[in-house]
Amino acid sequence: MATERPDLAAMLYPLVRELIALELPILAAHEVSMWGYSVLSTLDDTPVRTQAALAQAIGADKSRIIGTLDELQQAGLIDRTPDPDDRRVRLLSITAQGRRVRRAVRKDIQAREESVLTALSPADRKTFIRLLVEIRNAKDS
Amino acid sequence: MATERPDLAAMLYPLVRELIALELPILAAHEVSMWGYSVLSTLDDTPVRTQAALAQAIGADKSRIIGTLDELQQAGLIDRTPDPDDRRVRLLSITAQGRRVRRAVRKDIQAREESVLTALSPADRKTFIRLLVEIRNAKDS
DNA sequence: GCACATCATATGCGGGCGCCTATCGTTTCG
DNA sequence: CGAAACGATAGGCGCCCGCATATGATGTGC
Repeated sequence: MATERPDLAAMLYPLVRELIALELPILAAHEVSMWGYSVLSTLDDTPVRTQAALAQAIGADKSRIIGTLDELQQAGLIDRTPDPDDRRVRLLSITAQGRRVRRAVRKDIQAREESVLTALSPADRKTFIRLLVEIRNAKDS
Repeated sequence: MATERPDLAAMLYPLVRELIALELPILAAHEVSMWGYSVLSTLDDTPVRTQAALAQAIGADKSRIIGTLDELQQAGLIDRTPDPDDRRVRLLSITAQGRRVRRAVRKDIQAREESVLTALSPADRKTFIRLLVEIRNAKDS
């Protein structure tokens, strides 16, 4: 029988809350919303063709993503150009400036986020992150 | 320099989403809300004196917790008795039936939740959970 | 060619949550 | 005693989200 332990969600949820609270001021300082940052990260890492695909990738509703894209485009962080092959589609791409912003935000976030893992030894911290990356990479397939 | 990796939140958040989606039908089957289950778990593990303290413990707003407590009390899962020493306070405690429900729900949840960790080997899965427990226990202090 | 699917976009609805305020009973402290 | 603090409760406000739906432009298959 498994030893008694809290549910995974009961342990992960407070962690996520803490991380979000940590990120909000950083995002605000860079004048990007959480969704905006999420979009920039996705576009920077993996090219996405349609907006619907992007919405699904970041777990957002396709009707709610439009405002975010408008803001990002207005700020010059992404481009939305009509696809010559399928003129219904707007091809999404991150601009050089968008990339810069994304990297700057990520740098700030990652500089602080390990503070939620202070309970772990440096070695355990590395292990924890490695396992998380493994889980995430497996989902992509 | 640290190797490039996604933010912790970007990896943890989808995991939490997946877990919540997994839990919802289970909670519904046992006729408990997510907040209700959270309350039962907290009361079962660590005695909490005031409702405000409980709200803080589960990260809920104190004005939103009352309805949840009403439901739990009505269902006979918790007791709310006035504290003889301080008649402003309602002492909260889980009932025997509440304990049964909590355990049943937890059993069902834990039976399914490791499915989100299928990317990990059994050994890595154990390690991951162990590290999570360590993080959580450190927060209690 | 025409019906149907697809994509981006816009809008409205309902629910839940955080936050803030008010009230009432009670306790504590000066 | 009187003022301030505290706990439980209640209600309202504004925000954001998921969901459903509409529409207009376009593409695809029969």
